[in-house]
Amino acid sequence: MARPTIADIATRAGVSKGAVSFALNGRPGVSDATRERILKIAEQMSWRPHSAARALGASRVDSVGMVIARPARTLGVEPFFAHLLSGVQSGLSAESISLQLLIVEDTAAEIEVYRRWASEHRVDGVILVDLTVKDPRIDELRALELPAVVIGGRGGKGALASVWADDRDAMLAIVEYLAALGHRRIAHVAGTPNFQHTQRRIRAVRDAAPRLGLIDAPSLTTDFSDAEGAAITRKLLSQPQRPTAIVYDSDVMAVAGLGVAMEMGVAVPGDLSIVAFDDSILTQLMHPALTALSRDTFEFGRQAAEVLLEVIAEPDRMINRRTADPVLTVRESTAPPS
Amino acid sequence: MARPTIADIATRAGVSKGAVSFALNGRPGVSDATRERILKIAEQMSWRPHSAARALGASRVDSVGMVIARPARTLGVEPFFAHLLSGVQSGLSAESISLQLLIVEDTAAEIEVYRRWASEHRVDGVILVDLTVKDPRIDELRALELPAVVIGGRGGKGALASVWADDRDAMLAIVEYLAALGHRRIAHVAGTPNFQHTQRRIRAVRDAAPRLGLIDAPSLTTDFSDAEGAAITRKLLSQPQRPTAIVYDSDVMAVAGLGVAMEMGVAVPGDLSIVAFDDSILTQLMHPALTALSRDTFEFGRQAAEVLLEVIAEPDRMINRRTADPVLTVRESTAPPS
DNA sequence: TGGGTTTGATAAACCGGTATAGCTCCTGCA
DNA sequence: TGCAGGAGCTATACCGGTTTATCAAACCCA
Repeated sequence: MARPTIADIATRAGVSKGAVSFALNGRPGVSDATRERILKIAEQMSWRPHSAARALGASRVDSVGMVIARPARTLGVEPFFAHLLSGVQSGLSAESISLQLLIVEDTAAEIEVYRRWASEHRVDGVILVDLTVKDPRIDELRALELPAVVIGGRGGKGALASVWADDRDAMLAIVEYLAALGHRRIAHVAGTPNFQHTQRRIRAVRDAAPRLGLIDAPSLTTDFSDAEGAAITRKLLSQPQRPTAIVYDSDVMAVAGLGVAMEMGVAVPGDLSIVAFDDSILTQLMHPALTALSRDTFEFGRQAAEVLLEVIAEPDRMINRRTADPVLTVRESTAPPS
Repeated sequence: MARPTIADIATRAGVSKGAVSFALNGRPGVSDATRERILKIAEQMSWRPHSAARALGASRVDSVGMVIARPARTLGVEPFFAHLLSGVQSGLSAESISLQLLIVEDTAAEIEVYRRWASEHRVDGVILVDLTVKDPRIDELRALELPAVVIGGRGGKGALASVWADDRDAMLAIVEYLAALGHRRIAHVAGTPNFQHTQRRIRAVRDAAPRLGLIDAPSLTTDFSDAEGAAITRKLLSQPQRPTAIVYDSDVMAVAGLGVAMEMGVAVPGDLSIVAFDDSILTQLMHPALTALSRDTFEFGRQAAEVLLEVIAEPDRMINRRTADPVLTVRESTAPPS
């Protein structure tokens, strides 16, 4: 017999289908002796639940979804998502819940996917990334009654469950370190302005500037692309009073910035210190290797999965879990200003 | 009413459930007039199929799987997978079939996933990447009777359907180009020796060497990591008779190699030409920008999805589809030897 | 000893679709 | 006129689980 069903197990064990179902799901209704016997038979026949049948009966599909709304071109370079994904999967695998991943072009498409998933019952819940300032996805998911957890954005009132790290503290750590080295002109090449984490980082720089006696600490937003990162850097380094340190919101932009510095004959770290607000193999491939902020992205994903499962189990639970703080990994691209 | 079922549509249209099913699936059994009417009502009630119910009845789940067996650390940097994924999804979205993605540590775990997917009926088929020389996955999938398509490896006898590009021709094009520039000492820093594509590329270099009058054309295998790429490069450049050109099997290794050249004071492209057998934003971020082989990875994925759907429809079909040939994008890292 | 509760199990309904046997009516052809 | 055949549709079984109503036997305590 190819794939045994619980009916097969039932006949073999001399009990009813219902009893088998109870036994296999560890719920009351059968004696320990019977349960034991049924489990052993199921094991022998190497029975596995038919996911569709279970989904139909129990109205839960043991599958969660994750949509990433970024053009594929900019996506691959960042190890961020690969690590996050691995973490999420590791958090889900314990319950043998599967993950549906979708890469789409924009938020509109992303919302469309949520609608479809909800109406077709394809997922029990979703994980959100790249939270924006007034994020339309929040209301949408609430309306769809689809359990969700937000990665990176700590929710306010009426928000979703979340897993977050302290971007603000991390940015402060970077700026304070640079200030301690003696830098007074620090520039911040930020990401897309509508992302919440971009806003938090910008605010951190602005708040710290007077306290640390910085002469100038502009935050310049970009689209996260290497092209804009390079362009902004070129502009910054062309000023008569150029910054002596630049903090980039992503490793890709930092690398692009390093290229511009070399092209313009600006020595790193002699004339310019560079810090990337995100670590990856990229930063280590460079010469000089880049000082970068390392976050435990894997753990981030794992916790997000955990929280999502809790929210699925109890939709009304409001969870805001804070993960380990990022740490600054100092390499060769930072030094006191000359 | 929250989520209408076909029974709701049936009562509203005054027909039977069966008729509604026929109409919605575009199969004969109802008149055009009735079909039209049913479709309109379904639209009005914004009906969507319940995936689990459909899967249970039709024994197909409208979902395919893809497992990537590489440590997450090395994964993210390569845009290859992000592009491939997008392509696969674009190929699937037309039929609104979803994709399950899983990142695992090794092939053993990958096979375990296939077994689980097969026994739980979670996917209708799978897409394989990174085909090895005697790949255990082929037999396993055959035994599980799980439809599959292989990306990159053109199958021999008893093999699976596949989508492939001509690695051999591509490698020949690179070597011929370097030879035409005047290079006679060309080294090849290859990937993992057990990958089929690694073997094909090595063979291509070996076969072309005598014809092009190359003095020396060693292929050195690595684990695809930046570390080994750098180490091998260091060794190559330390020889008394160092190569004047190096071809790297991945962009990450090429970047690492470029770093070593700089560190050793070897000018690129003056003293050394560098070519990457894979293009991405990485190669363009470098100074000098790297000459690289560009493959249409997105299209690759799209075609793989298409072929998989055909194989799922007709399991006995044997398809080996060849995709567009890769092209060499010449940038700043190649020049005639000095 | 008897009435009520708990335990262990069963049979049947149910989830939302698909597949199929069978029925009715219409058409075409001999 | 009779009948084969097909179109159009219905009724119903079925997919493989979960859940619930029901029931018999055992147990408890006064």
